[in-house]
Amino acid sequence: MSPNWIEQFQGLASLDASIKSLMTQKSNIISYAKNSVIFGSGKAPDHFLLLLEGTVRVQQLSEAGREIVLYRVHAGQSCVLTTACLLAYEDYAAEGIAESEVKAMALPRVVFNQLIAQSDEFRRFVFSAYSRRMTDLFAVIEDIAFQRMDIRLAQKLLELVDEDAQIKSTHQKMAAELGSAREVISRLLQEFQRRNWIAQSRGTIKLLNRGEIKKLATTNS
Amino acid sequence: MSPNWIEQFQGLASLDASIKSLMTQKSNIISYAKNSVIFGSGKAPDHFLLLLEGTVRVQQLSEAGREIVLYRVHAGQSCVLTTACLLAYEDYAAEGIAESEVKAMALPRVVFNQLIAQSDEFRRFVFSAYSRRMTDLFAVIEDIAFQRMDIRLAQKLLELVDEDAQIKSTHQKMAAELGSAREVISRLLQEFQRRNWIAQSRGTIKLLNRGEIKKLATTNS
DNA sequence: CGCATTTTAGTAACAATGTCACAGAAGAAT
DNA sequence: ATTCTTCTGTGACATTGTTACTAAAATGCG
Repeated sequence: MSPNWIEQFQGLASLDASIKSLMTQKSNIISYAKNSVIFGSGKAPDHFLLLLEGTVRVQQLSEAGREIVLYRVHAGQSCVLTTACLLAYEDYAAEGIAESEVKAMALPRVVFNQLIAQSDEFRRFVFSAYSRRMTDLFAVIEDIAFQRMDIRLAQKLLELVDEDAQIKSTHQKMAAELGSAREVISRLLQEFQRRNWIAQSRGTIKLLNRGEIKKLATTNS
Repeated sequence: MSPNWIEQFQGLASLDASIKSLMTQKSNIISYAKNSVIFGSGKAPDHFLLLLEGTVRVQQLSEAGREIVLYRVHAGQSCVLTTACLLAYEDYAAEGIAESEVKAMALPRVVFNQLIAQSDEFRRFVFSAYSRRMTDLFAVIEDIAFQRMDIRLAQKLLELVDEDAQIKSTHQKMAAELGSAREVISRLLQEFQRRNWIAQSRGTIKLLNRGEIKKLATTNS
């Protein structure tokens, strides 16, 4: 890894050169295969993770086997839940899954502590990351509690759509994104299809009228 | 305040004497009147708060004016959201309300930073507090998304009941606790009443059969 | 005190979402 | 081609949320 990977991270770029070199020297790259579990269900890495490539999906599992996606960690962001595991020795109901091949810089706990102690800047970076995730969780709570499902689904479609205007996902997975039931999602997607907003085929949803979907997604918010 | 207020806080008791004296000297007591807003809607205190007496209710407001209670900060705990405001300069959709007369030790930002830098112990205390709240939020999300309302209501009744087996709250406030609607709560409470689990009068709910309520509250969990 | 006002609770009809129990269709595997 | 698995569609029904009211209980005031 080139030593200037740090520059990718907003909030770390302005660190002292000495701090930067400490980070670069004491860290190493970890790779995770697609769909591998990065933390959760007992296992937690003992490093502070800074994501270089790929995406980590953080999701909650209920005992009944239902799921809901909490947020995603993208390249250039840190994974605060691993930090939490690292420092607080708590275990979580949440788990982190590599959504694609993931590469991350891993800082050993000792180095992490050293940085926190030495650098005001690094400290701010870490706390900001925490705050950001808290905010994400607040948004999730507000959505689940108060937002209509058709609006949430429209938002999710826009969030997950790829460059070909498609979403490669089953109804079941979309339901897990929103913490809903498959039948509910099928019903709503069928209504969207009836309005010619989308076209469906097994495992993929194609957006035909992004304008109308966006209009629904932004009603009352 | 006697200088050994620190001992109230699990996780701070084992700090070095020098650190403790720093804390005691540089902090001062802040009081909040019942129902005053401690943070939220633009205002944030510029101090790290350690609660000595009283309870702070942290809740989320939606634009539509609906509410949901996220968690409560009790005496002996710290208020991490103010920390977050302090360090990350983000503003939140959440707000903290003094549920009773509240007394707290307030550490100025500079001292907070100093402590984080100097003390491994203090650092762990702060990160633990963050983790704890994250866990609380996960629990809230799981409840809202997957749990039946009658079960959640039963749990809430047991959580809020006082030493006289009563809850002093209106249906509206109970609905806000659970992020539901007043009518829904009225309906459920009426059913509980029909089963002789509770007695109701304007503004108070009395628990008559805690056993059955607990049985419901612990179904499938 | 009696009367108006405000707050709290009850009700019914309906809409939205979740659950259950299936059936059928599309791919995958053999 | 046939079986098997996964994905989607469907209808009936239960739960929760919404709307639009009414009624009852506390509060305040002349």
